[in-house]
Order: sequence, then C-alpha cells, then structure tokens
Amino acid sequence: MPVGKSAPKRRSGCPLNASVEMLGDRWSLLILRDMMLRGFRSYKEFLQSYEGIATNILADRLRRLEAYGIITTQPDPSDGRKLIYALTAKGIDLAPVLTEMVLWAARHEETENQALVKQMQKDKQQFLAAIRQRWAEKIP
Amino acid sequence: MPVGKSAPKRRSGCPLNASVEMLGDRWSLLILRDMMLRGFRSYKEFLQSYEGIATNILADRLRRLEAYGIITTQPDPSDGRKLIYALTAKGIDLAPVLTEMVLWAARHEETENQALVKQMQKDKQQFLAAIRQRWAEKIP
DNA sequence: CCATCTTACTTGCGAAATGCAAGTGAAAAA
DNA sequence: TTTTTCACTTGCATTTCGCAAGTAAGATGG
Repeated sequence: MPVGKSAPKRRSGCPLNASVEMLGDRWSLLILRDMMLRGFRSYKEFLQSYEGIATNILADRLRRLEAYGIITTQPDPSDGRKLIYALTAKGIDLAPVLTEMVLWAARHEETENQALVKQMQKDKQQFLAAIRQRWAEKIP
Repeated sequence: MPVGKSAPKRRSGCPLNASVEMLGDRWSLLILRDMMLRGFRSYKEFLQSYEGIATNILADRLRRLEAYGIITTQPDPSDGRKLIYALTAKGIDLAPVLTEMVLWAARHEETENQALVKQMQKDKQQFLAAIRQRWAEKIP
C-alpha cells in the first residue's frame, strides 16, 4: 500500500502492469537477485556482478527501487563512504517472482547454476522460507 | 531446450538473466497477459489493449516472442489478412511468473481487477490448472 | 597531517530503443 | 470496383542506454 507520494500515473491499473512498470527493464531484477541470493549490499558489489551494469544505470536503478519501496539505503556505520542497500518486506516478497522466472528459464533454456535450480525444484516452499529467514535475521 | 539457432550471446548464463533478456521490457509480459488471460490472438486486439502499445513496438515484440519460441504465428484460414498468434508450451509455462507478479503488485500497490487477484489467492494451483486447460483445449 | 586510495556516485556523448504519426499493400466487404 | 480492414513499415523526434572519464567525501598509510 503506497503512502504519500503522488502516484506517478500508470498506464493502467492492472497489477501486472504495475509490476512491469517497476521491474520491467534489463537490470532491476538482476540487482534484486544479487541482494536476495548473493547477499550483496553495496554499490561496488553490484558493479562487480558478472553481467556488468554501467555505473550511471546502477545509480538510477537503486534510486528507483528505493523510490518504489523495494529497497532501503542507509549509511554504513563502520565506513562513512559506504552505503548499505537492503531489501524491504516488499522487496523480499519478490522472491516467488524471481524463483518462477529462474525455474522457467531453467526448463526452457540452456542455463548454468543448476545447483540453485535443483534446490528450487526439490522444495520450492522450503527454498522460499529459507530466503525469507536469512533476510529476517539480518534486519536487526 | 533450444535447438539449432546460434544462441544470441547472453550477458551471463544465469537463468534469471535469461528470463530478463527475453521478457525484461515494458511490453512483452503485457502481450502475454492478453494472450493468457484475455484470449487475445490478433494484432488488432493487442493494439486495442488499454495500455496502448505503438504499432512498430508491437510488431517487434511479436517477432521477438516468436523467435524465442514463446508464441507461434499462423495465418487465419477464414481471413487471409489475419494472423493468429498463440502461446507455445514454453509460453503457457510463464503462467506462474505472471501470477506471482500479479499477486505481488496486488499486495503492495493499489491495483484494479481484484476479482482476478482473489481467484489467484484463493487457490493458485487451481487457477494455473484452469489456464493451462483452456490453453490445451484450443490447440487442436 | 598530508598524499594516496576507495567508494559512490555524476557528466558527456554517441548509439540504440521508444513513441507517435503517417504511410503501404494485400485481402475482404460493400 | 470502390471502400474498409488488417498487419504491418517508415520517418523522425524524444528518451534511454552504455561507455569513459571525471569528482567529492571519507579512509588509509607513512
């Protein structure tokens, strides 16, 4: 449920369209994957991710994800230069979406990381519960 | 499982990246929604969909979806001008992805079509089975 | 405390993608 | 035979992307 912020006017009220407007680009979901599955929390880590996002695009996507309430940004108490990016509850709720996208691609394309895929296939609910729990633990 | 066709070189082998490269734009998933949930099968129907896709973008997206094996194109036997677009098995396998995206947006944003959402929430498996069955029936 | 390094960005700019309006050609309808 | 309909294509202005090169604030080493 969005609060304050004048809604930026959607093309339609369809829930799928809402998702697509927030996540429908070539980078947002990869950033979320890195946060959710690889535990990335800093700008530098995202930059070093294999796909190679450009610095200006990364900055833009992080701003957008924060504006949508999918991630939060806070200063690193142990290093004033660093910022810590973290998933909100709304962000971690995207785990089922990412999971289904991974399973779909694994079924129909030649992809890597079969270990992860097998884990998802074996027990999807347990996989999701584990992700959620890891997230809950480092929220303090 | 892709056959022939020189793979167009992905940014990475990650299955999520594969999905994002095929579907990560502002229109592809909306077209698939229209096919899957609204039963749209022609160019004209897609054009008239509420979000208002441009004609050149629509033509491009249909070509891409066909190239990825997500949809098929065939001439309408009863009208030589028309083409019939249909979901392949790979395409209908995206139903869980669309469903999770709809449920996520419905939970975290103000969206319409609550009837559809309630149906998905009530029994996700049955909802998916129904979609799959409707698809199987009109494959002849 | 001063030079150097890191980190998280911003800026500039060419290339690609998008959006809009106006065609086009083949087939169906009137 | 003229008019519509359908599935596009073409041109062109606008927006977004991607790469390289900065920059400012904070940490680090001597």
